[in-house]
Amino acid sequence: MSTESPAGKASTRNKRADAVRNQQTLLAAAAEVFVTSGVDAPIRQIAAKAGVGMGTIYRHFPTRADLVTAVYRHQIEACAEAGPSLLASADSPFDALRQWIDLFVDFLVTKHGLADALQSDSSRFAALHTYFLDRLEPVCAQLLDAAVDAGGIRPGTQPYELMRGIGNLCIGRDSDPRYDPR
Amino acid sequence: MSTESPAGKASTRNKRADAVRNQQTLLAAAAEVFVTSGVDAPIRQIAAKAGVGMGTIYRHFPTRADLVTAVYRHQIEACAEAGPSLLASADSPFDALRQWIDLFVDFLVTKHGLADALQSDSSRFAALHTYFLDRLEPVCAQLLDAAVDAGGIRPGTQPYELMRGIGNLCIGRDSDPRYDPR
DNA sequence: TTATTATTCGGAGCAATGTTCCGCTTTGTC
DNA sequence: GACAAAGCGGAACATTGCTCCGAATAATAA
Repeated sequence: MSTESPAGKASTRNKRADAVRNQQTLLAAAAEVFVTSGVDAPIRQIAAKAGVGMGTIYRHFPTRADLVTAVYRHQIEACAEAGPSLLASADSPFDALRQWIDLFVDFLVTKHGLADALQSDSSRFAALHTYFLDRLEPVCAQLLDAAVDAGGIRPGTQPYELMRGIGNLCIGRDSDPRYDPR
Repeated sequence: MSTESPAGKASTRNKRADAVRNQQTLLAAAAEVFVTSGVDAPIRQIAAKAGVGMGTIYRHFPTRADLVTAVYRHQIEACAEAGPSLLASADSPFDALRQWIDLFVDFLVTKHGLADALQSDSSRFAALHTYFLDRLEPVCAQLLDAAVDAGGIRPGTQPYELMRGIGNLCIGRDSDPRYDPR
């Protein structure tokens, strides 16, 4: 409500430039380490990967749950933003949908260990899951509609159904499902 | 099959006297620490409580799961052996049953944290649960029959049903249920 | 009983990890 | 450029799991 800059993302308000940069670096590094060493990976390892000190991690993410949560949201966000982007860059809407599903699958694979990490905070996990659905469902719908309009896929498929189906396919299988929709 | 002493519990075969003594001491100490500090309590703490060195713990129980499992079995055993004992010492079979249920409830309360500790070894947990039922059901039945014969309780109550009922009552309630069967 | 041998005990020591703290650096502002 | 505030780095400390081996103790033989 003041005269200060009203813009900026909600999660990065009035931070110093290096702080914002480090936060992004940390999210990327943590995501990488999580997939290789699990969500219980030592803080030092994440700090080393990101090339920052440990104090920096603790300043940005006081608890491990904070970090895990942030990484998760970050992944969701990246996946969501990739939707329109792919639609603009891909050869066809159908191709965009396929590429997006690839991203989505990658994301789901890393999602598994997450439940364990948040077992002591089921409310937060639930909140995260609803965010996951709310954020990604419209994106999926947009891609789906475009693919239907372009005639690359038969109409009638519901976005939630599709996401749910892909999710189920990823249970037990972590090979590369070159998903062929129908 | 040899000429050596054929007796002795299956779990304590040909051990040195001090080893057996320490094992018992450890089970008691661990049980106590588990209820106050949870099953993730530091090994040092248990060792200190038992008045032994850490090497002693690791020799008897190489992994934490081994210790937790042993404590659990020990509790079951104590509860099972208390059945006939109470039947002989209590004023009436009904009283014996009531006292036994008190013990049983105490045991159930501590049982909760156990599932967490064995989450990485569900097969062992399952085995333990069947042992739990197999060992305690006959004891409960004996007490129940005696109480029925003495007229303190109406017949028809099944031991498994009773145990199950008590178990359910203990979910969410840890006050003292002075259980009044019907 | 005493000597001998096999077990068991104790806990120092090492490695891994979580967490804090404070001097130094970078950034934003005037 | 000078200054203050914000942020950074990582040394340092605390906790814990686990190993290892000389000392102590129990079982056995003489």
